[in-house]
Amino acid sequence: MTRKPAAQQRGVGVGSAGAGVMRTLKRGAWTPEEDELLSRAVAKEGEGRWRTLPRRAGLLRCGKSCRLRWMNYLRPDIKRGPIAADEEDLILRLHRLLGNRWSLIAGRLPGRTDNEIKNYWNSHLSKKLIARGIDPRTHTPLPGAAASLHSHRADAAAAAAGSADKTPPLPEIEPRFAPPPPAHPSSSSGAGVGGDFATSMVGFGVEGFEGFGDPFCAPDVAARGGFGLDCPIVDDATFSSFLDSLMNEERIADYFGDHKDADGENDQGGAY
DNA sequence: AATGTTCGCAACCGCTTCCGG
DNA sequence: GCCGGAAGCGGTTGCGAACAT
Repeated sequence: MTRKPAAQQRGVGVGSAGAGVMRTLKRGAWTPEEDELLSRAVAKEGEGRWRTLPRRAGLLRCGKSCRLRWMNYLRPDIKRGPIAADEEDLILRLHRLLGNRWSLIAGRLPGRTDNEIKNYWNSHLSKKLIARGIDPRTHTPLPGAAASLHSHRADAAAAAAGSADKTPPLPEIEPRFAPPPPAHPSSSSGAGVGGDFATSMVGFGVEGFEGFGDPFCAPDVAARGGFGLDCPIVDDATFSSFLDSLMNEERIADYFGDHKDADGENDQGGAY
């Protein structure tokens, strides 16, 4: 789809950004001028101190908005354009492993942002899985597997309803492997994975991680707001090599049924 | 051509976690 | 250990373009 310039998206509203900052904080789509101001400010002072950055940059935006704009749009290393087949494949694998931990998934896809991956998942991949009779949340066969496609609004609503209490019901079919449940209700970041996750690794071709507890408690992960900090045992290299193995590990590929259709997409052998 | 619907994505919101005092 | 501010995350919404009728 031909996308309009971002600055033309969303109505540019001015106003209520909450008590205390209601004055004249601008909201809505960013203008090229604002982008320029923000880019210059970050180039000059670096990322961080988002709270005070907009004032120093001469922007009538809240720091949160500035940070989001920079992270999701202005950063020079952002890769734009369609998600490639191998990227999609990796997203599927990582989501199966990690669940909706978009920032963590994005961390394995250079140039892609968590927001982009989240959007892509919600608008493409989840529907693709549903169409194949797979529950996109658990990566297990849907009960009845009566794939029905509705608008993404309906999908979002259904997903929201399904996870409203943040304690999704156990799937009727015991999953061979399922993403770890959130450690905390509604916890978005830093949700610990813990023992269940470690257990899940067993039989997954990564038994070496068994006994590490949470295999992904690497400092860099924590630094990115990743998993819990209870067990910083596995270092960055180990964590990275494990995730890298997702793309190469034959056993994992077997597990996921890494057989491609003629169109390059995975067929449903195994799971996809 | 007009109208309605679907889609894609940027941005906002509320919450959690981190961190320094 | 406690508290408050800052940063980061995932869920959700709003809006215009594309598509269908």
